[in-house]
Amino acid sequence: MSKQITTKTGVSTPYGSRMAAEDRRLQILQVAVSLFSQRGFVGTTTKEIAQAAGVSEAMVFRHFANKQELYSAILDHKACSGDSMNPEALVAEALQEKDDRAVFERLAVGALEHHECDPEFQRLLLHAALEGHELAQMFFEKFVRRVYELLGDYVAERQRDGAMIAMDPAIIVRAFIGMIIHHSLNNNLWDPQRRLLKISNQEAAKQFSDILLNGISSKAA
Amino acid sequence: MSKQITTKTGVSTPYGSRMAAEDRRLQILQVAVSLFSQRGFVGTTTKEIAQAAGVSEAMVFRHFANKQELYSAILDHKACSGDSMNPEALVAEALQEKDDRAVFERLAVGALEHHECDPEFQRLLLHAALEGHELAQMFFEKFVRRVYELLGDYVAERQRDGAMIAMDPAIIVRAFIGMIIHHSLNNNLWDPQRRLLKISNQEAAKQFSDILLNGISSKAA
DNA sequence: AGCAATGGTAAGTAAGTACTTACTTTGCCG
DNA sequence: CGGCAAAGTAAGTACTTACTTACCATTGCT
Repeated sequence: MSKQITTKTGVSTPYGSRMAAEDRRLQILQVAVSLFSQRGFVGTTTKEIAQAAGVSEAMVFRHFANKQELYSAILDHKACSGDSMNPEALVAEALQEKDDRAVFERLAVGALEHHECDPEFQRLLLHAALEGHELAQMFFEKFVRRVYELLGDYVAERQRDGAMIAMDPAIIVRAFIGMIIHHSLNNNLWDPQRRLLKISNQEAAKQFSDILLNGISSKAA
Repeated sequence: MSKQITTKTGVSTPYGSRMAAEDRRLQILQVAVSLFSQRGFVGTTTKEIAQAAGVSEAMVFRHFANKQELYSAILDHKACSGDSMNPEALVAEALQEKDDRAVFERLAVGALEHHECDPEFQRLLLHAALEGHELAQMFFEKFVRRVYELLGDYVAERQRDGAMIAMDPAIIVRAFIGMIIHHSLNNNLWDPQRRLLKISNQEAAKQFSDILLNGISSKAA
């Protein structure tokens, strides 16, 4: 007769009834992600987290030794879990076919889409960076750097091919990443109503790639 | 014999002695700017501000009704005072001479230089935006929008001249601003050691302008 | 049924927090 | 000099914060 839904690492909440420790932990984590991304680390209280999760504050501290550990758990859960995009896989094919347009456009669409589906992540990361949290540094080291190398190496190769003009690849990469990240940042931080620019991710990716590729192609044509 | 330095709205601190109300107010403001930009609004305590200013906490509340008002005072002091850059004046000449390169490059150098000299401002603004403070919105409305219009109008004009390819000017502007802002953000938030890219402001401005102008020029040549 | 293990809580605590009050010091001016 | 307004403070107040403790209640197992 028990209306338990038995969700060991499952999805739905048993609604009011008890949860397996694992599930509860995950739920608190998810709730905290949302709150931290909205208000930052110092701006979010453990009481708020507990309330949003529908448990007492003591539960938060049963699952996480302290607030800092909860924060860290969030950041590396976000950074390491599968929902983080994988740039290599995204453009692997285009890379070896030397399809410049595909390389840049796919990367752009991937990033824009990812930021749109998970705007919390960008906010979380910004908060972490501003607060000087080591995990921001880690993300930069493990992800951003990788993208710079991936794209930079490709650009260098295409320069040797004579397909792109001579220019420090890092500058080209920065220019491109800049367009994309800044566009995302506009979309979900400064201008969520899209008053300055309303455009689909596909379209944005295409146009930005147009500008960049046109800007760096050695116009042999 | 009094070692007073009499700085009514002057510069140097009387060092230990008393200050005119005006001076003290300004000093508290400046100290608070630095702290807020480092730790954000919630992350900074009024006690810290008072200590950093070398006065008791009560003095902070004599000059500012509450913490929120202090924050607002800072933001519009920063936004409205002369140290904020004036894009129109910067490029007025280049605009009417239709010197594309000068327009973009000067704007870029101006922004990069400004961010380098006053990195606090960018941090402050980011904090404000993340915390949803209305002053971030105000800055966006009063400054960012203006730049978009200024540059957008110019681009549209040059498109009519047949000098630039047909493309929504807003996208072009976003692409360019994106390169610059993102570069600044890298320089003083993500990668202050410049591990990914080490380049002077002049050089960066030149290269970014190169990419953009080359990317959008209707290559009649 | 009994019972330990586990999920959960109510009610703390000590150290902050923004903000106040009641008071002292300082410099200036007639 | 004397008086007095402005600059400054010490010591609060009422409340919030992260984190604990000591205690229930439900479950699954034998």
